[in-house]
Amino acid sequence: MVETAIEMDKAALILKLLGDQTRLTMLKILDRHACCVCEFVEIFQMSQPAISQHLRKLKDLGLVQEERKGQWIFYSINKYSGEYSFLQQVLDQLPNQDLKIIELEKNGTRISCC
Amino acid sequence: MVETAIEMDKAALILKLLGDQTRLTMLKILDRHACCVCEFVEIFQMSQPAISQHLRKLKDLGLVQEERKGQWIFYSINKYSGEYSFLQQVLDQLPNQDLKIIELEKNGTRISCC
DNA sequence: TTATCATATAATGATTTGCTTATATATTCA
DNA sequence: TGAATATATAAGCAAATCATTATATGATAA
Repeated sequence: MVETAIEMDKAALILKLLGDQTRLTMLKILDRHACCVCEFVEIFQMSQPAISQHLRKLKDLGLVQEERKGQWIFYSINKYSGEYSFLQQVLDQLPNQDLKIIELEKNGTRISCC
Repeated sequence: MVETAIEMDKAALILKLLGDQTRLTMLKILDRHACCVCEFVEIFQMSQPAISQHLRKLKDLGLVQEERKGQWIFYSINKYSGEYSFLQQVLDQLPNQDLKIIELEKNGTRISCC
């Protein structure tokens, strides 16, 4: 089956979410590493509700998914989203953000789940 | 020379502009056809100042350029923008909008400049 | 020159956005 | 069970956004 192009309205909704530096960086990080809320709080030095609200928007559009592991909820890219390849084409053009994860590991604030 | 990745903050600024259905459609149209303001007014059924303001934002980021031809000002994609390839990767994923130009031609509202 | 057409800019207002603080819910651990 | 930790949700507010109407600017044509 041929992959159908994304609709303009759906594309605009997604791009609007990507048009925020916090969410854009979140997605670039999630593209390679599942993360929980408290890690993003550390990375962005932003309040926990602010982080949760950003993730909620990404989840509402189906771009990310969540999985609870104990007391933490890990977010990751939803590879089964109908717009995954659209998203991926954008993220692929952005600079790698692994350094932010490496810094968490140095700080000892990286949550390594079982 | 290796093409450097776009910076996150610049990417976010561009994506924010793309995250509006009017501007996103404008850019997809401009990707194949230079257009003037009055054509967009017809296409989007929106006031002339609203169209001008959208184009201003696109021009401020260097995504489009303008060229006066007589009383009209034609806008087109700025292929010499440093972010042209970034923009192009997004636009390439969107459905073709040529129908909007074809409808202008049917209406007789397409401006064919000399 | 004056009227007309195309466009830009300014001022305004309703809506949306992105944070904050306060509070609720869910899990873990002593 | 009760305290601590992680997260979500609600309410509120300042700033940004996107349209509108009014007006200014610039080009063309009578």
